[in-house]
Amino acid sequence: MGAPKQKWTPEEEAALKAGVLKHGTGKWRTILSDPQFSSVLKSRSNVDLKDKWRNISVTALWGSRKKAKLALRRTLPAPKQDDNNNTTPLSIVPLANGEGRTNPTSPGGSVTGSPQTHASKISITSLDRIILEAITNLKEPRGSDRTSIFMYIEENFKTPPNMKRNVSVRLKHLSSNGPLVKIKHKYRFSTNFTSVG
Amino acid sequence: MGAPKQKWTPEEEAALKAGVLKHGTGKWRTILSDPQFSSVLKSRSNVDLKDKWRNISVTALWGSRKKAKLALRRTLPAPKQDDNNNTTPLSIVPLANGEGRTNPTSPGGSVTGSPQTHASKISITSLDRIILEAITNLKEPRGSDRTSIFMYIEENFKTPPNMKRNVSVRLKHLSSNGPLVKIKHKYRFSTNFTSVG
DNA sequence: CGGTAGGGATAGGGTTCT
DNA sequence: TAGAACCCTATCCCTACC
Repeated sequence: MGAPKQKWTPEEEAALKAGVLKHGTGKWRTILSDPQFSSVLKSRSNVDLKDKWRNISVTALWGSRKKAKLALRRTLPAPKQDDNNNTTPLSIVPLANGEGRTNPTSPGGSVTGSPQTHASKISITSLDRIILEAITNLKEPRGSDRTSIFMYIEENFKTPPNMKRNVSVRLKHLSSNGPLVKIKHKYRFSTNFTSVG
Repeated sequence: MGAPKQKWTPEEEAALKAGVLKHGTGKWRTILSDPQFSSVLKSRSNVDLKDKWRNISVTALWGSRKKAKLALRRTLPAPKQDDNNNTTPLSIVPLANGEGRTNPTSPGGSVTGSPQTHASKISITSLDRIILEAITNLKEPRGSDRTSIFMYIEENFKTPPNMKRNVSVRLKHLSSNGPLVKIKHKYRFSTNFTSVG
């Protein structure tokens, strides 16, 4: 009985895009109140705008590097305060992501403070952590297969050429006596890995 | 985006509760300044405390039985066709739920054709199915522990008094050579079970 | 300005419908 | 299963009022 699903018209979508251009993302109530858009979007709520913008952004990314990109975004926001208790000496560095996500109102500004750029070899325990991060951030409901994990790491870190082999070795180890479990699919041949932490 | 959302940790929440016990509500700056809590809450503002306390108070009202209830709702849409090849003589019957959620479309109605209400012994294979249903419907991303499984079954079925023991026995069996896997947590003592279908 | 209460907005996870 | 639309609510922000 609720509304039978109100599909977005091209006009509405255009208005939303224009509104974001004018006021920025996250300003949905503002966009809605702007007389320039309010007539077109009068049957939409600020939450609707937010949801639709999310859909647009997601589908726009689906060129090739979909999930890894999305996942990357979630790994950055962490350090609110200094959080300088980062005791892990990573020798892999996160890639800079291409999105200009600066928020003028928030004084904190850029998120990561220390991107060390010298991509050397991956230390074993660091690689394990990265694998776990990949699986966590990919958030695939049935776990992730090797290819997805490779892709994630390639997208988000500088890696030595033998990364894949190293990852495979660590995957075997982590799932034989570590925090990962292998998932065999009934209808597929690939084996997925999922974290049980 | 400066800080896309800083979820409250259990430690922080505990500190807040202790602080309110000690200083009273509305004394947020005081709580923050108390050296007993300031370290745990160092990344929170007085307004954050106020907001979180409001949120805690609200959800405290709605708390406990939620999951089982929500899960129940999902178990109904299942019976598609009649599935009358149900060769197992169930002796457990679904509880009538308080919500008027009878599903008229499913002809079989109640699952068992022979609802002997004298909660007698649970047939082994039926109990297994119920356990799997519980885990499936609870949809807990890291699997469900015994308590959650017990609760689900108690909420949704009439059970004999020895249900918990039976369920524990079956859980052990299903995870040793069946479709379940045990998940040991790093930071908790309970063992969860998850389906590997 | 510093602090709190309350209303309202946003972000992100989840769910439903197709 | 995926994709789009919609829902839920913890967290965050803004303003009025001391």
